[in-house]
Amino acid sequence: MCPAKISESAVRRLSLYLRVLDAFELAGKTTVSSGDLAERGGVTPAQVRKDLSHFGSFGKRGLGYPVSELRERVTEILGLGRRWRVGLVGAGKLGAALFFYDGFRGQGFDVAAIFDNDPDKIGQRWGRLVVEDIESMDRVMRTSQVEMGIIVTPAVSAQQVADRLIASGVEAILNFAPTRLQVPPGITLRNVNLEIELESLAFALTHENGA
Amino acid sequence: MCPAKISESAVRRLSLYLRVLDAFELAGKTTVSSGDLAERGGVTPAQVRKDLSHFGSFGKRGLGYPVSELRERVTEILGLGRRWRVGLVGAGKLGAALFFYDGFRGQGFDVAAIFDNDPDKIGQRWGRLVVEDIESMDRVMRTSQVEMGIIVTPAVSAQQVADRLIASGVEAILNFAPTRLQVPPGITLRNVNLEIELESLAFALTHENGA
DNA sequence: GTTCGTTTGTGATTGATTTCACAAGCAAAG
DNA sequence: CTTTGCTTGTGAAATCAATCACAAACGAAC
Repeated sequence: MCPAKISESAVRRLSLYLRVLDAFELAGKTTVSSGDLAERGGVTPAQVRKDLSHFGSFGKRGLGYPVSELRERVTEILGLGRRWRVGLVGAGKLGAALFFYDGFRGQGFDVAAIFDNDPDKIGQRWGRLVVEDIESMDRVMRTSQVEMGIIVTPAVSAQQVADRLIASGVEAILNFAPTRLQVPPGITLRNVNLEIELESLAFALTHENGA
Repeated sequence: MCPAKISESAVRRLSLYLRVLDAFELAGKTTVSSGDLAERGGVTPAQVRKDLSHFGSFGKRGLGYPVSELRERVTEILGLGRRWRVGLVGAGKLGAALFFYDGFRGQGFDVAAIFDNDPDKIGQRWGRLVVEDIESMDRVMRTSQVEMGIIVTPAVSAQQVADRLIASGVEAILNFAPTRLQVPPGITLRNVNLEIELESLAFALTHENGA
């Protein structure tokens, strides 16, 4: 049902299936086969079945999976059956882009606090929030009951910010700063490094045809 | 030396080593061991040696790797020994954040064109560039000799944009739209899906302590 | 109730990636 | 010149992930 270890990539595929299920439900389908899910998700049917089987047995042999029920189950598995409160550190352009992006709210993530250390930015009103001084992070994070942090600061400040987030009780961090953060065991860290993505494209273009 | 297939993750680690090497060079070190690189990169020494050995033999036994020379070689391997011209599609907040982010230029990536389909945005001056109509993509891309595309549009337009980019001669695409793009063989595609990252954090928080 | 076409769930297999472990090589010291 | 202390480069082993292949199960048709 819920085994010891699910691979990072399997979890990401679950997110993918959830989107495909949304589309199928919108299209009015009531059941889907692993083949349907696989085709739309760009994976193999066996992979879909294996991924789902880690968490239970949701399908009917000969029929497939009930769309609506599977969607609910995957939502639950991913921990999206509730809303999450997110703290955003860094009120720059990327921070603004993330803050005003509707996709997060749609998936159950609410930005509950924004921080910066620039006096020009502190006090600015962003939607229904005010940019807070990074110095008051601990207090604000606890009163806002923030559970996740997003780091959108320059690389030099990132480690310090991460330390403060963790001190404030945050256990999951999404880091956009192009630097490798050290976090203690038990803290979940995901990195999004745009430079690395571009560099991987450059590598592919450079090596694609025996060049 | 340069084998048939290097894994995606190995390439990403090379990017990482490059950053660590930058730091070491800045700190004035002339040689590093695989252990040094591993520690700062958060991997194992054996992994470092294996990754590098795919491309040649850069170290001296008993000594380690010459920082400056290895940095040059890795730069070359990743295809960063030249500048790359990038086209940005989507002049929204995320597009702006990427455009004004200095890290890309620093690594050799120049945004050479920006596109949007919103009449209010078309014609806006961004730095030294003007936002172009997406309709004129083919012409602009070719005259600007753009080699990579970054998609920062809503999900619904993303596939259409990708098709146009490919028709304009682009062979590598970095997609930020939360949708799975279909591209023909020979086109390199990387996806950055912020919703999936947050969902993977939600999963981790939900399942960490047998919850 | 039996047969038929379909699709799941899963042990077995294959494949990929990471780690191990050690011979080979280098510099410095004696 | 030999020994000593490190560190690389790499085949072998181990771990991890993806795919295969097939028995079991279901609904529909008759």
